[in-house]
Parts: sequence; C-alpha cells; structure tokens
Amino acid sequence: MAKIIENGIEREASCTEELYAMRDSLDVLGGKWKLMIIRYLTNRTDQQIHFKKLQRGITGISAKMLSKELKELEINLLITRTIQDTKPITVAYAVTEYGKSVFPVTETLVNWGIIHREKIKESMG
Amino acid sequence: MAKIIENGIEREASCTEELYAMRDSLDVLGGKWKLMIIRYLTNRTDQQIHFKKLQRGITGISAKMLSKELKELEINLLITRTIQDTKPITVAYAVTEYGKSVFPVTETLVNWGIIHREKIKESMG
DNA sequence: CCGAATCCGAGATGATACTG
DNA sequence: CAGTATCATCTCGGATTCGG
Repeated sequence: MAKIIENGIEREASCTEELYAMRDSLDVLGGKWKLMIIRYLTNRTDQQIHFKKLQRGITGISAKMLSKELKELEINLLITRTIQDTKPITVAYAVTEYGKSVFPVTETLVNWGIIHREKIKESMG
Repeated sequence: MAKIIENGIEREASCTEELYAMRDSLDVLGGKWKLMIIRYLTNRTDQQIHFKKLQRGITGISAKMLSKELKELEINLLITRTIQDTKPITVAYAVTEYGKSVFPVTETLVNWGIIHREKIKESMG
C-alpha cells in the first residue's frame, strides 16, 4: 500500500516498514493533544492565534500541557511561535507548511470520529 | 471539510465539531499501540494471528499491554477474539469489518511517517 | 504454551496558584 | 497575557507470579 522511495526507485513498503513508519509518526504526533492543536491551527491560518485563544478553543487542555505540547511541535518544525511587540506581550502560533502536511492525518481522524459516533448512536437504538 | 449527516441532511462540520470528532477517535484509537495492532491485523486478514505472533510482530510491546489493548479493541468491536480448541488452547485475533474502517487512519500515519523520515534525513544532510 | 493478576516505579496529566 | 511552580493523581509499562 504505502510507497517508499529509495535511491530514486519507488517500491512498496513491507509490513514491518509500515509499522516502523507509524511508530515514527506517533512519536511526533501521538499523545492526547498534538493532533488537536495542529488541526485547530490549520483551520485558522487566516487568524492570529494566541496562547489563550488556543486554550479556550481546545476543550480541556491545561496551560501546562498546552505549553509543553507547543514547545514539542515547534521543535519538530510543525508550528511557529512569534512573540509580538504589544502591551502586554502576546505570542502568536501558526502551522508551518510542513505542519500542513499533517492535515490528511487529522482529516481521517475527524471522519472516523463522525462514523464512530453514528455507529454508537445506532447501536444504542 | 468533514461532513456530518443530520436528519438525512448533509452539512459541513464546524471547527468545534471537528475537534470533538477527533477527540472521539483518539479516545478509542489513541495511545501507543492500538493503531499499530489494527494495522498489523489488517495486513494479515488471511492468517490466524495468535497472541504470541502479535507480540513478536509489534516491536516492543509487553504481554500485559498487548492483553489490555486487545481487550479494549474487542470492547469497541474493532477486533474479534476466538478461543480455539487446540492443545494447548490458543486464541486467534482478527479485525472486524468495522475495524477495517480504521484503515485510512493508519494509512495516513504510515505515509506521514515515511515523509517525516525523508525530511529528517535531508535536514541531517 | 496462552494469557491474567499483582506489584511497583517512572512519567504523563491535571488543578490551582503564582510571576513578569 | 503567557506561561511557570507546585502538588496530587492517573496511566504506562516492566518484572514477576499464577492458573488453565
């Protein structure tokens, strides 16, 4: 299914390679919050997103977790952090072009969540 | 982007609804192992997959975690667990039709992991 | 041999208060 | 406003043990 390009030649990934690739992804994107944060920012590339706005938009996240997750996303070049010269100082976050490459992942998760809710609903009667 | 069907009418999900849907997905599929297990089983629907085989196939998982994760996946109807009348008794696992609906999620993660590895490699020089 | 149950430390997560 | 500090709690996951 998945393709790997090696020395300019495209070939199919083996099952084991697929699992390693998933492990790589989950190391960077896994956990409770990172994909939510990326999705939130990706849906709002036209706006300035400050720390407080993010925290209000992502239900349930604490300031500590948000701060930690943003730091890790920045290290992995998925988001940018811009300190703005206002009073009081504000900080704006945005997805990078590379961060936008995560969109398909979040999209399949959103779609599956919708399907799953339907399924639960109908099994409830 | 994502669509919701409500009372037979299709409409776009709001950003907030999208995040709720992702939260639903991550509640069921999140964590370090569940998506790996589903991918492994989905790639091998033609075989009997026993507990030990799963544990050997998924690098790094302990028996305890595997047992726990399988139980949760079974509760959510994503996999089946079949006790086989052998000596000694063995247990075979398989994805359900519903479990196969998770395939697009694992596929995007596999693909992103491959992209990410390329990116790391090139940034290393 | 398959898997469950128990114990335990380490790390993840959370609630609240606090600083520049 | 943007985070940090502190303390409490929950979960992860390894080692070991137990039963079928």
